[in-house]
Amino acid sequence: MKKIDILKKLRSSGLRPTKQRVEIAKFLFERDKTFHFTVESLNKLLMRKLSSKISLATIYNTVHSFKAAGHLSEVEVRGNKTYFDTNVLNHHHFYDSETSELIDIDAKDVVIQKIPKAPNGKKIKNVEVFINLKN
Amino acid sequence: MKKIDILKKLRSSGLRPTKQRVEIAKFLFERDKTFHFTVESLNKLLMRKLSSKISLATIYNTVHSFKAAGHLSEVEVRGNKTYFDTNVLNHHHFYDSETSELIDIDAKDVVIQKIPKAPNGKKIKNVEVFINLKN
DNA sequence: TTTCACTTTAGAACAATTATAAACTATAAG
DNA sequence: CTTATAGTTTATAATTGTTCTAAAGTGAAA
Repeated sequence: MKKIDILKKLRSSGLRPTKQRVEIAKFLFERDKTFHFTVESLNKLLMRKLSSKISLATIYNTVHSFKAAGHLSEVEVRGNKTYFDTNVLNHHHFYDSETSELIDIDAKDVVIQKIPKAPNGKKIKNVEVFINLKN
Repeated sequence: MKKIDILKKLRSSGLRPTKQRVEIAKFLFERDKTFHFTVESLNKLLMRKLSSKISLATIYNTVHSFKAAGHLSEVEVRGNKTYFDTNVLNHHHFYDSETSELIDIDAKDVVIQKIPKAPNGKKIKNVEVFINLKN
């Protein structure tokens, strides 16, 4: 993803392309594969990569803004940390608790044959399949 | 579940049936339907119900002991709080984000036709299906 | 009974996240 | 260009959920 596209992506979702947002967006979206992270891990990676420091509060703000704009999704993982995913398409996950690593599963690789109907007055928003791994 | 069964349940899993553990176990397991809770919610409910106060640290200790003994399971819910479930059989969940409420889905009510195989050297421990609800 | 490992407890410590309020900046209007 | 201003960043405080600590208490075996 080129810089011009990063700027477009930000502007089209009502986010001013500030220096910090552009740097974070470049880091997150200029990739071939999807990227899973926590704010803590992202912070460490950015500190290593960038010369100028971005405040932790800004990383929180930015990640939340990107999520609100639909550029990031939040992953269902039990535990105290919040995981984010640059893959915003409907998909599923393997979770390796040994390494705390998430692996994407393409939506087409999971086929569900039977599912209960939603309780009274509610609708199904989405279905997430979570496959826990062991060695 | 009778008091004698509570005592048996605790003793058989190597947990001394202390006053606090018996009270918490009675509160959790003397029910017809499964019960979902966070430590915070359990604490509030116990404060309301019991005359003698149980320390928050003890509630954490006890819930973790019960989980280790297989009397409680931890539910996959994104967010900062940890949810527990008195249903320890393999099953799935609806999650209503409006009310933060979990609803059990019987394992037999979800049939998965196709699933990817585990990555190199790993095995599948279990599969959790999580159905997010909306209004 | 006595003993002792296990348990409870209050409070401190910790980790992740959110709130605050002052300084800064992108950009629209003049 | 300037300027004005609403949006943004920042350091730090505050909050929340959870775990740790160490002292006091207690179940149960001998």
